[in-house]
Amino acid sequence: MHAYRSHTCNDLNASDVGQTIRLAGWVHRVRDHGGVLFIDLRDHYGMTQVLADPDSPVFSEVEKVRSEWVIRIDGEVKARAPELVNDKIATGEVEVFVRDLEVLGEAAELPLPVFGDLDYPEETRLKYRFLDLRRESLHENIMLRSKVVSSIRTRMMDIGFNEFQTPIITASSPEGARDFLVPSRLHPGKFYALPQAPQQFKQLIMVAGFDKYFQVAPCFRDEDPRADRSPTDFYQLDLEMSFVEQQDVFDTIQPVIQGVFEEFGKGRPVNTDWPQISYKDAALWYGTDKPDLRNPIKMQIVSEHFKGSGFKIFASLLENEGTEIRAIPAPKGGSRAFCDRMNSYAQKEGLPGMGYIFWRARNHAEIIGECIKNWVNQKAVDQSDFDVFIRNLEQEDRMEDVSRLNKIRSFIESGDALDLKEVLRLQPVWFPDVGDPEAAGPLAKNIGLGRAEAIRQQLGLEAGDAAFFLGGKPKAFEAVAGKARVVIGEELGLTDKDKFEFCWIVDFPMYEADEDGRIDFSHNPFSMPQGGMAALETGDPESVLGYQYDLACNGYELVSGAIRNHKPEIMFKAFELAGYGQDEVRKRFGGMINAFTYGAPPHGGCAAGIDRLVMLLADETNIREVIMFPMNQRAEDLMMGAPSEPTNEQLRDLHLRVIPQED
RNA sequence: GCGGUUGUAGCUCAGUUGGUUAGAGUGCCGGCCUGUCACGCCGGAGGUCGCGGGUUCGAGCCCCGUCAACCGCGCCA
Repeated sequence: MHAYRSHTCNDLNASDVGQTIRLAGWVHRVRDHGGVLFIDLRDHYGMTQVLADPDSPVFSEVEKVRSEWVIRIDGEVKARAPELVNDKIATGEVEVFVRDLEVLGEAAELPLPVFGDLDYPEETRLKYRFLDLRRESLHENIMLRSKVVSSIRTRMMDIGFNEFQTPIITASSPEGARDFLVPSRLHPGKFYALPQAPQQFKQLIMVAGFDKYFQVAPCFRDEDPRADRSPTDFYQLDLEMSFVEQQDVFDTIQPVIQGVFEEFGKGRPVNTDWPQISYKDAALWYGTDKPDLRNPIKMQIVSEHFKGSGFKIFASLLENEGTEIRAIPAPKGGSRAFCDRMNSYAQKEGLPGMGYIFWRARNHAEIIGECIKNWVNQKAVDQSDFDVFIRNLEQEDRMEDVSRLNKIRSFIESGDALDLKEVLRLQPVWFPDVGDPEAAGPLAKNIGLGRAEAIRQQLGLEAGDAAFFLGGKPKAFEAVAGKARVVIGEELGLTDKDKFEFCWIVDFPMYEADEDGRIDFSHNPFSMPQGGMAALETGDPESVLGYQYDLACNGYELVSGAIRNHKPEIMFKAFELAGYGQDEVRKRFGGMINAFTYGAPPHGGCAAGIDRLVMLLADETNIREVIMFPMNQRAEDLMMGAPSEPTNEQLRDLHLRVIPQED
């Protein structure tokens, strides 16, 4: 028999009853009943209940084992009585009676429990990551990741891509983030850099004629982390193709991503028609370039309704250049409490506040009741109210309600007090919600009901709905508006969490101006400008769009890519507009530009964030839940003790001296 | 670098208006228990309330400072 096991802890079932077998694994849980003792034995594959009683030759040793010890047992597979079957585990039909025990590894008292699914501090989890990884949820996330990566590789190779490895210790490629530098021992004072992405290498692979490249590639960036962004290093599905246009890249990558989400999304629906939304529209409609389309809310420009209106703040704001008023429609948000809550949310986010209008039904039941009471009190009754209601109900073809209303009217006319009592009792039941939307809230009063009604019609809202308004220069409030849209969608239950909604964001601007008016690349400087050289020569860099695109899913940026600029003369011009001379471009990107002078094919590609992709599939909101050994918020590895101080000898070899920190 | 939240037993958390000896669950240790699968019952150990200072007769609670973790901003083509 094998030294450690004949089966895994997930193998045994009724067909094995009577066999003598050998299992090894971790002691998940001990239940000691004195005369009989149960152990849930766990390994990577599953769980098996083993037991011992005083008939077992090793009973006294079994009594000594504790949680998370690693043991090997020999025993006999026994069937469980029908009422004792545990259908929560695959081996629940059987149990193993222990006849021999070997302790392979004792465990000290645990700093955190493996059993159970309680939360515990991330600091502890990271320091004892090997224990955390034993836990079911994290173990499953990591296995999911492995399967996803494997599926991605298969899918890419099936459509003709080849995986190549590119250097890790390489040259600095100053294209965005801060580099991780590696000092050179052989070249005093010089440094390698870890790649922020295999960007230039993959373009060189295209120049070398390999046509279709991909790589599950580690990328290194020395930037601060976020919940959805790992510090130091992360993985991308990096790909590049020759002789393609933007749509070709979309048509290639969509089946891969969609397929992976359908395969591993646990049945959550995946949209198959991925809309292409311009960067400009995304900013207007969603306030972000990574919109969550599960949320149906779409913002709109409503400036016209506020020009010259009685709402002075917006009216005078609109007299300034480049300002506008945008509305966030909030279906079902029509309560003052909700509106006030959202308003204070906006204030917390640093805005002066969000004006709002909410529409409530002018409740006919109330009004009819009032009519009747007036009549009873011998006051005048406005019969025209009835005529309006009856006309509305006729239009909606609610003839039963019309006859009820006519009945009420005839009661009032005949003046029978007994019948009227009955009417008073019945009319709230008959007409609980009949009414027209009526704008309410301070803002509505300021601009008047006519303008409020025009806004309601533009936004397509009804009674019970609300809308929020933000004004000023779009850049100043767009991001907060986008966040408010998310919060509103969630609070009102408009966002269906149980699906994946993908969309392409296209037509990113090549350049943007900073506060001082200096023009710089807004995204990837290697992208081909739409319109080529001619577009760069119009003298209006900020209007130039790039063949540059992102794929957003559920509010996360999953993929980013571009059709590359493979023509040296256009590249020099593109860099010139951003203020970089030819010499500097040659110095920084010489390797690649030089290659482009020896026959470069048109090419393009993209990169998909693997960690983020698995995070979405695993339904996690923190990227550390899908990374085996992640860093903490300060880019430290508490388990391995990184970063750490080098020895003097190492420093000497590298020709480095550490300057003491001043405080 | 900045802002927010949090910090009480190994772990998860409660702790009222500032008032006697700081509690619960879980885990750990000991005892009992032959059908549990979150086993049960009894007992025990375990705390400088993140740290430092202040106010007060009295501080886990109030004030100031500081440290740490997380979340966000900056940053991340």
